[in-house]
Amino acid sequence: MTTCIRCQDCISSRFCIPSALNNYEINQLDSIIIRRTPLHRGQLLFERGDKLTALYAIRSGIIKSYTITPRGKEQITAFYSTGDILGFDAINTLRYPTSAQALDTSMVCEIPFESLERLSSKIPALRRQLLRLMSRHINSDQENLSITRKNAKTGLATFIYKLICTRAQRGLSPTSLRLSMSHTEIGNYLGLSLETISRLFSSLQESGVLMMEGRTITIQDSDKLARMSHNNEDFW
Amino acid sequence: MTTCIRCQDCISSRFCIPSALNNYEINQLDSIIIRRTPLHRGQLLFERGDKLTALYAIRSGIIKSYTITPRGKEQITAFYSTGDILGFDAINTLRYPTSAQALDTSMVCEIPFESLERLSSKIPALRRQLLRLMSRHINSDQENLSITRKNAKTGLATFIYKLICTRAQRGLSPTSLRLSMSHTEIGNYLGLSLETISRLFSSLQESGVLMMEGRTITIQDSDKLARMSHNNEDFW
DNA sequence: CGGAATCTTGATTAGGTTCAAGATGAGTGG
DNA sequence: CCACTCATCTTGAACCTAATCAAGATTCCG
Repeated sequence: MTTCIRCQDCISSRFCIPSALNNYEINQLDSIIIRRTPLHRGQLLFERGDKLTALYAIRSGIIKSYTITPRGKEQITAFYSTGDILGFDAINTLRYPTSAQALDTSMVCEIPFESLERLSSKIPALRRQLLRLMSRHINSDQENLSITRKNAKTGLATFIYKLICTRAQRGLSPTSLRLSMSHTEIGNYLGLSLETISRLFSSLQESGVLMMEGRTITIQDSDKLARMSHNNEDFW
Repeated sequence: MTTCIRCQDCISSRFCIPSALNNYEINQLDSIIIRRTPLHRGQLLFERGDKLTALYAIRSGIIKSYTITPRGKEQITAFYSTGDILGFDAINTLRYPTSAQALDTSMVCEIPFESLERLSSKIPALRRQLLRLMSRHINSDQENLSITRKNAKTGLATFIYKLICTRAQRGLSPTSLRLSMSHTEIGNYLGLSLETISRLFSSLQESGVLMMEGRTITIQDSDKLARMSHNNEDFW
């Protein structure tokens, strides 16, 4: 049963904590991890304000993390997928500062934080790896920040391009992709309105960069997409 | 000579790494730290692409970190001040992803990364503290992200309010503040043009929130400033 | 098949950028 | 100490991008 897969057999282990550990160490890590039953679309992994009990490694699926503004509006801070770790942002205050919700059926490994700390005191490579993964998290937050400073077109292009690149790294198709998030959610994340997202997708289709069928995207000109995401020029 | 101040005697130690350590542990930390001569306005602490050799703790002054876009434009990612640690974002790739430049005369403690890792293998509290500080860094990156999604007025109000709050925590005046950064730099950081920053400051003065004399700001109605930074309402 | 959610497209509006020109301020050398 | 210069800041006017408002179309799902 895939719910009980071990780190050794997990395809995403090479993007996850085990990537820096030897077999013996992976076994030890494996023994503290709790395999959860799949999360279904809409289910919460944790809520803002909950006490930090565990970090969560995503095996498959996609999770959004978000806060609610004083005005009651949802504010999406990140989309996490295979190999990503949730919960680093909770270590400071020992409470999760954001809520986490599955956008699709998702398999998640629960890594009890105390056990992890205990284990990391015995395994130098694990200590180093935790720092590395948190640093990577900071890197990607900074990249996200720079997306919001671009214009709308470039922002969406970057968003799609990064999704595609991540998938390619994971050995998935670099040309085809089913979005798990709505236009509302993409817009919320990028700081744009859902109408703008819709218009931009139309525009991307017209310019032959991609095709859409419902939420399924097929990339037709990934070079152009890459250039659009790196530049602010008028490619459209 | 203040250049050689020890952690024990450093006023900012309670916001810095030592805050979680006992005296014996602080001594050990102290022994690996290199006190540098002051950085002067405009001097670089490190440049994007340099190998990670050390983390840097800011004792006083202010440092901006930034990248250069493919278009050759500076992109400011953060302003660091007393108690902040620079370099966490370099642990992932072992190279600094941003450059760091002093905006004012700044005192900085250099913490060689290898020594720090070695020391942290012996001191559990130090391990925990490093995770905590990196987590705090992630928290503040996420707050910054949410600033950019606000409107310009709220964004600048939040920027000033946070500067003031940080100063208050450090025991400095909560009503008076000399900005070390230009309008161009503030605008760059907030994703706004320098003209907009200038207009917003004028507007803040007219509405009696603060007064400006050159780059020196005096807060006149900090409640209003706080409300403006938390809300999107029309307070102006 | 029906109802709700999501997406598309158009028209209008608003917030912030850009361009432009003058004012203020800080630093430098006589 | 003053005059000169360069950088920074201020303010106005025109423009532009993306938000908002509105109304249909499509898709999803029970």
